[in-house]
Amino acid sequence: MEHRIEKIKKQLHSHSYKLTPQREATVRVLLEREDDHLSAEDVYLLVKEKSPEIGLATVYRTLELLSELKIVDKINFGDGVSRYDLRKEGAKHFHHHLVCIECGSVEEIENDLLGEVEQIVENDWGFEVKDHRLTFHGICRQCQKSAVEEDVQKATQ
Amino acid sequence: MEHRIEKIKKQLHSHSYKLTPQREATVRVLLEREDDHLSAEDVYLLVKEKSPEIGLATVYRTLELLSELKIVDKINFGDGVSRYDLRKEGAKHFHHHLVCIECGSVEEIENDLLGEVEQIVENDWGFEVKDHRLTFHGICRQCQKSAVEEDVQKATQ
DNA sequence: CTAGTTGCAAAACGTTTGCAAAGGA
DNA sequence: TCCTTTGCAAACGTTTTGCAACTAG
Repeated sequence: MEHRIEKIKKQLHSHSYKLTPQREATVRVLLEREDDHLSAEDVYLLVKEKSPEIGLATVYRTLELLSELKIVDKINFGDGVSRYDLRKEGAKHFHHHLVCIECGSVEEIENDLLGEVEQIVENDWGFEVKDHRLTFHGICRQCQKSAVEEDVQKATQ
Repeated sequence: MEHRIEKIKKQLHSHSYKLTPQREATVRVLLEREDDHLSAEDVYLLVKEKSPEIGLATVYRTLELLSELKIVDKINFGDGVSRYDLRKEGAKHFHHHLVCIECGSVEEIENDLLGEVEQIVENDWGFEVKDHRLTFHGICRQCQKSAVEEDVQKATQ
């Protein structure tokens, strides 16, 4: 935790940005909720719990900054809000997401599924791949189970 | 062209929607600019050229409707606007995009690159895949060439 | 000290909605 | 006829910006 804050501090300094208390508080929230996909508003509310003086604009500016420095990834699942996701240490590529169209849950996949596919794109289309976004839309394990249970219930009524 | 309009007319009718002149004009723009990735505003301005009375809200409502009927795909490259893309005939899966981070151009890929990857997701994560979005960010062929030319120019100065 | 940063409020942006009028089936 | 659809303008929710005050390095 602390060493990741230190590292981010250095990254900021190397671009002559400062690690202000507001920025640190924001980063801490992102670290604590690393597995979630928080919107700016979500982050704002969580930061506000511990640092009530912070403004929403500052959170937006901090997230934008972290995004530029590639410390966080800004993602968009098409629901009208941007979400922010701390990059895992040493992750050279963006991870993938499984978005459930029933319950809206988002699961992360870390595996590099696209190595081969990227090669095809580079070779066949002459496109120099720098990053990718892959999202699957479908039905999560939990909702599949619920659907089966509902069917059983219906059948035994 | 005409037969695709007819087909869309039937799809609308089968859900008891009408093919109004405004909707037809919108669809015609999408057909004419099939390879582009137009925003609602883009579509609006293009439709307005031939049907100046149309309102922006109508374009939004039409695009939303076509999206529900899966006649168009609504996509989001993370720049704050939704883009709308006519589905190719018989395309069962969403196509992929190559977005150039230099010039902003968007190229489409039709190949089904993800069959194997989808199998992995279904088997290893128990996630029932319904659709996917795959976007590569990188440098297009044209911009790679430009970069090389600039280097040559610099070297021979 | 001073360039970078903040909070606030207002503005901007893309998108949606309420409503009365218009128009297709 | 009836019910869908339209254009307009106002409302909406998210994000950005201008500015004077403040502060980390």
